[in-house]
Amino acid sequence: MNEKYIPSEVEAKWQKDWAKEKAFSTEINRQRPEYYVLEMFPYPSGNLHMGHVRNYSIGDVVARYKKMQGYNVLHPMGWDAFGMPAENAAIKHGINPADWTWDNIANMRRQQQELGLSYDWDREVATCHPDYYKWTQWMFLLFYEKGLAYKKKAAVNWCEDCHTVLANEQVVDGRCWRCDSVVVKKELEQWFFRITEYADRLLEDLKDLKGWPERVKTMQENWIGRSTGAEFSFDIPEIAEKIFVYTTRPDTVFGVSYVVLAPEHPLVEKLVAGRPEAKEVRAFVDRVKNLSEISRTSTETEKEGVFTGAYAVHPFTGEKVPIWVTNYVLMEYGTGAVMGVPAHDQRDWDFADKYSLPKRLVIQAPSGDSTIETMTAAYEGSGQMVNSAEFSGRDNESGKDVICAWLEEHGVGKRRVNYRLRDWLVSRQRYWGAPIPMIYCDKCGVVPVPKEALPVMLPNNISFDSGTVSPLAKVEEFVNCSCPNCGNRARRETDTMDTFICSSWYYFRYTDPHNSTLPFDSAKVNYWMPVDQYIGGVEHAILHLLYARFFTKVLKDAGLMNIGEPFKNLLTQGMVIKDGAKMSKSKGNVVSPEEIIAKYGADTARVFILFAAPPERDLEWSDQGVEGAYRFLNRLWRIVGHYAGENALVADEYDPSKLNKNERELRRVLHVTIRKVSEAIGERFNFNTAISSIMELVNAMYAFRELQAEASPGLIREVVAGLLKLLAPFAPHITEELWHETIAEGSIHAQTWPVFDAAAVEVDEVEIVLQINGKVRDKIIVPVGLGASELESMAFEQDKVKELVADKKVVKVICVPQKLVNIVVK
RNA sequence: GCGGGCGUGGCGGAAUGGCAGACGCACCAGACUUAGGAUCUGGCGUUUCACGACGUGGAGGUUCAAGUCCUCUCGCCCGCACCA
Repeated sequence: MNEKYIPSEVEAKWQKDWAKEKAFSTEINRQRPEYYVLEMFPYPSGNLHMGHVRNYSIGDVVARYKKMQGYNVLHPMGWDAFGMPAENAAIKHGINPADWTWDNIANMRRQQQELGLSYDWDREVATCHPDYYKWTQWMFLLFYEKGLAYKKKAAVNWCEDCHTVLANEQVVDGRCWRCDSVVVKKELEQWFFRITEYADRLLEDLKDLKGWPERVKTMQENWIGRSTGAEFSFDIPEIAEKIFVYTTRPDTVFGVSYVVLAPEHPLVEKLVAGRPEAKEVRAFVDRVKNLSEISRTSTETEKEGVFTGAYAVHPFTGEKVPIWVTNYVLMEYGTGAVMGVPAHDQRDWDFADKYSLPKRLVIQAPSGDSTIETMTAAYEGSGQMVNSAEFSGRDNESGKDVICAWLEEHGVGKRRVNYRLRDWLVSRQRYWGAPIPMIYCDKCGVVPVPKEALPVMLPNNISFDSGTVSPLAKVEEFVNCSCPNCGNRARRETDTMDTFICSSWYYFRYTDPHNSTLPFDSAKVNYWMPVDQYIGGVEHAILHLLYARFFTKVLKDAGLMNIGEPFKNLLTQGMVIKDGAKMSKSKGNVVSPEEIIAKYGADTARVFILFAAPPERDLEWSDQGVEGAYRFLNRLWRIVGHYAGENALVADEYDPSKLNKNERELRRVLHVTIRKVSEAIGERFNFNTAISSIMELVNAMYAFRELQAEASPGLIREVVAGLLKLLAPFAPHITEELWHETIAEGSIHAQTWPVFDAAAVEVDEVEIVLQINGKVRDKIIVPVGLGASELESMAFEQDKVKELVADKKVVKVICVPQKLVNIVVK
């Protein structure tokens, strides 16, 4: 074999071979347990970055390891290929978005192949391909049939830069998640998916996701934001209307001193019409409405309001309470109106202070001596109800229930569950997406495109300008169509779908990527799904991961398969950092994977990235660390090369019990390593410690070679074969090459994982730590398996121990066999 | 404010309650060499000539024994945040 390790030669050779042999193609096989490992598919921006390399390296180790363990492994890759950047490239450089996207895919696929990733390329999907988006459209129609897709006019998030609306999940701190520009509210008619209908199940089933990180589940829980309480009404006799309020604290209802409405509340105008307060209220409402989402919802913004001049009737007491309009009530949550209870809600307390509204104590804290006069803040805890008519004296927790019962009995209100989660706004005023398959007919209204007419193809002859309407609206051949119902002239919907829809079901398509009659065959999905291990960045904790869960539940309810949750185990990998910051063009700290591969090879890149940190943690890029990984592979190459072509590697049977001491030690290290690596990969995904123990094995081989030039026949073969197999998932090319050079003809990646031999790791002597008062004072080597009493007496025979114990009184002796003796003296 | 995570050598990071710092990087020394930024061998927490003492953000506690368990506290990171 070649004396020098030349990664480029080795890697190209085996990549070609794997592709030719279709080494990683997968079919259903009921003889073996199935395992589905999936990395979040990328947006084809054109080039892989280190975050991708990390993501795919992690997945590839899992895939290759599981395969060697005997699993039937599905490990696919594809492209989240619709989206804005393609369109921006078109606008900026006049390139066709489809061409731009397909070129990028070709380049990134090449880069992935150069990383030696074990994908089943026959299953590749691209969401922008008509064979794929046909089924995305089919999904839309399914949602429509089930009443889960609907159109409504609402105040929606509008991104001025992207010229499109956004779902709530895509607005981060009042800014667009993609371009970071400030989002404004616009009244528009848009398509929504009724995700709120699934809110409870999305929340409930989180409990079963034992393999998900706690923080992702918490984030979803917060996002769904379930709260329980009551909704009830205050009469406004003057205008014969009711104000409905929502509260989680019905037990504080006797503390109400005012009612507040959101500025957008439909009753505001009705209430103030013709009153002297009208002018001031209208001015206030206008001012608040014009504020940006950020300043509007910031907790720092001072609570402000105006009195409408109108009063409502308290349903319990019959008292008149003033109606105010304020900036701290949101129209989108609950009913857009709130009862003000200053004594027991800090926001109301602040508001009451500012406008000198009365405060009434209705929950007495356990200390029992609070009065409004002595309180300096609202009391939001629990306690005893006071000043609450017949409810006084009750503890407030049971009071909630009793108040609700009263409301229901008197027909004033009812118990209600509320969610922070809103319906998913799915239409986008953009070109490069899956067209929404709907038609507008003057006679028939909104008509879905018949499924047999799918896909609704994206036209290619598109012109871009920075207008405000959807680009598709300007393509007459696209817009004009005939109504599927009556045949008259009709217009197509010109919005496209949020790309998160495309990515909400791709993992199903992988199980049956070429199906031309259905999005997937349910038997195939049921065989492969759920994904056993999903790997990706935590930035999708709510977005993609929530939508995907929603989709899965809808498809299950539609009877398309029987999977309730898509991703059994989720690994959220950390970011790749350099000089303390995330790699980014603007920071100028980007290291290109292609350069690293060209210089050191893919195996080095993979080993470095997996060795430098555990997968969940952020990874600090280090050029010297890469050198270290490269050095390790060279060291491996040399030590294996040293034995290649020698008798050491002949496939002789041998008797491990005949080995000498050095040889037994080498064999012991091998088996300890097998155990450690198996545990580190299989149980904890601690790839960094797995690699470190493989390094120790290589070090042990060097140490052995120093001790003796020749080895018993068969031993080196066992060690080399084991070593290569253990490293194969991490560094697939170099191990494949060395395997062929030294062990056998077939691919190492089709081998079975090495088996740990318990007998091999047995030792006959063990070091015992001798402690006095918990401090290490001596160490002794003793035969393995000594009992506590023997150990204890041996400990006391040591000179050092005698000396230190001599004039003291032994209080206690703790013996941990195989480990230590601790003598407690006074 | 609420929720989650993290604090260990010069650095990345290891440690089922049982010898803190595995492995790697950097650094130092030796060997080999015309040469070495290659390779091999060894050293490498702080302090002390040494015995030893000290050491896992800080302060307490439990324990024969604590990086690990408990209480409090400081710092950093992430998520959510006027959600009634």
